[in-house]
Amino acid sequence: MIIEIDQSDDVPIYEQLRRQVIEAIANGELVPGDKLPSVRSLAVDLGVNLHTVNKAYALLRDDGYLNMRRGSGAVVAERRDEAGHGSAAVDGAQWSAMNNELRRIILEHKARGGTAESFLDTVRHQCASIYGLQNPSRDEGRRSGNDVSSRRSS
Amino acid sequence: MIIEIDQSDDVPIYEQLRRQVIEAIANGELVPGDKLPSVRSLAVDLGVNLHTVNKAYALLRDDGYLNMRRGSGAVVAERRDEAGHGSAAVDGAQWSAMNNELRRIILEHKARGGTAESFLDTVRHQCASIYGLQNPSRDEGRRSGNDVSSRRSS
Amino acid sequence: MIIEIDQSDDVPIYEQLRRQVIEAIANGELVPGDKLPSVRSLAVDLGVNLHTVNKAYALLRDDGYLNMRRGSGAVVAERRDEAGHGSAAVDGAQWSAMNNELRRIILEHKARGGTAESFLDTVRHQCASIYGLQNPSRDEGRRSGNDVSSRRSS
Amino acid sequence: MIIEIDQSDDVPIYEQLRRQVIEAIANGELVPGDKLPSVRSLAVDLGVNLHTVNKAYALLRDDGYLNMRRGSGAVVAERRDEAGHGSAAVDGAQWSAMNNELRRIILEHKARGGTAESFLDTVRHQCASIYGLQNPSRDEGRRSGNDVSSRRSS
DNA sequence: GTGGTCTAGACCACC
DNA sequence: GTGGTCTAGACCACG
Repeated sequence: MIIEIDQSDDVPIYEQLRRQVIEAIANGELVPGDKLPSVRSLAVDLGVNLHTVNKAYALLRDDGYLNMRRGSGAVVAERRDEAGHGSAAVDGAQWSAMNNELRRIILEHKARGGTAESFLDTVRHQCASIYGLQNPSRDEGRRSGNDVSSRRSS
Repeated sequence: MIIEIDQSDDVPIYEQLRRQVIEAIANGELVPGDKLPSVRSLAVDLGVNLHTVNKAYALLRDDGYLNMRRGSGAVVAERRDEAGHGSAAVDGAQWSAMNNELRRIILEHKARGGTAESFLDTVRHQCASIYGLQNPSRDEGRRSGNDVSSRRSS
Repeated sequence: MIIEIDQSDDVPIYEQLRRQVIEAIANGELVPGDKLPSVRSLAVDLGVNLHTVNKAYALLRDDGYLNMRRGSGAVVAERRDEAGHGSAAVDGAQWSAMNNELRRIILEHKARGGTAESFLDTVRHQCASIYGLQNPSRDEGRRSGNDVSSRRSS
Repeated sequence: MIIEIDQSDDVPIYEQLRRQVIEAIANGELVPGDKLPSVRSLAVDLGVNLHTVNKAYALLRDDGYLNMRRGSGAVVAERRDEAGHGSAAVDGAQWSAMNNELRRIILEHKARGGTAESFLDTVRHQCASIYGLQNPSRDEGRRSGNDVSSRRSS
């Protein structure tokens, strides 16, 4: 896994970090049980402050993506497929947020003269590129010691 | 047209304003040639700072939604359906931004365990609600003196 | 309103702050629309760091007690009595957390040999002391400029 | 008795352990004289650090729930129903702590708009579920060799 | 002037 | 060793 931070981007660093971890989970580069680098080591690797990484990890924990514990590090959480253990509220809030974002994007698309069909085409294309090809380069048996690399960008 | 500002929302006021103008254009409540209220009057009506309204208008102009001229106020721009008149770069940037947002949303959806089909269903539902019913209560011939009302929210 | 911080307490400062704001809201010392002191000024008054106050305010905002906006300060939020605007998930999580705490306390009470009736007596007594006497020293018409004092403790 | 540790919970492991022992005492699954598993064996069973179990046991001893003697392991203490044998200070501290927690919970409930009656209803419901049905599957005469099982949770 | 973000460096609780 | 909290001081976006 490669994490890349763009200091000049207007999206906050902690948010860039958060998104890339989510992307890695979506891609299957990170699977439940994988251990993430410690906040300190990742902060050093990325050349950012400890607190910035900490905030990203904390947000991911609040959204149910990570489990964090003082002594142990941060590990990718099991996927909570169905409800029943109290975190359904979190899912509901995330689903609602996604719908609002989606609605806004579609409205902007329509305001620019786009049709429903052209939007659906774009979505289908993106879904194909994201869901189409799984990550085959992963050893299914391995569960720890995942290689998380990093790169700094200007 | 009714503009409503939610002071408790964490999205900036200028962005709320911008989005609602775009939504009005998408819905057909605002059509090319319609005149928007002046920066001053809208700021007073909404109870927000003059600079805030100004920023929203400037962003809408930069994105090609409005034409602004000192003294003559802001006017809804003609829709630039296809390229050719120099603003292709703007459209390209907007299309790219939309695609990035879309990609991020889909990745988050997938990371939470959602399928491509469930995402497409959501998109279809949203498109139906947005594109399905046009705003029939509009006199297509009218070109000025559009009713832009406003409301403050707690 | 008087806020008092105990640096030697093992409960974090930001949590002490959070609880006292909640207490003030419960007591009616703070009503919706009241403006809280800015993070900077309160930090100076309490002799703690800016970020500590900021974290307390952010938690209160996440729980729906405060509305915060960059330019304006922190304001006590309207009470969201019924559902419908997306924050029902927050309420659900808070209700669930309260129930868990309550259950743990009752179990500990029972393990120490306490009866259900003795626990209920304690609860009734506390409710009477909290709900019994409202705060009559508040001018109902006033909506801003509330006096928030502070005190440091060893 | 089954002890289950949730590594994803944000409450410390030693505290989870402590609470579950208290719950077992409240339920009658553990009665005075029962012997708890040794620190070492329980640590191995749960897959946690030895110090963590040790801390939980020490806290339970400090609160008067357990008697510990080097070499003879931990034993559930007699219930000190009334005062008189020197540990009244401990009881007083625990009673005070419970009252503080209770007060804080009620204040938060009131700040969210809850009534005294709705809180009492919740308490009555919880008391009924905790005090209502005792654990009938226990041989009252048995005093040793209690079955304390354990389970790890993801 | 407000809150939001980032940095730098410290101490503590947990494991 | 880990994450959690606190301090001190800086810059920026928002209003």
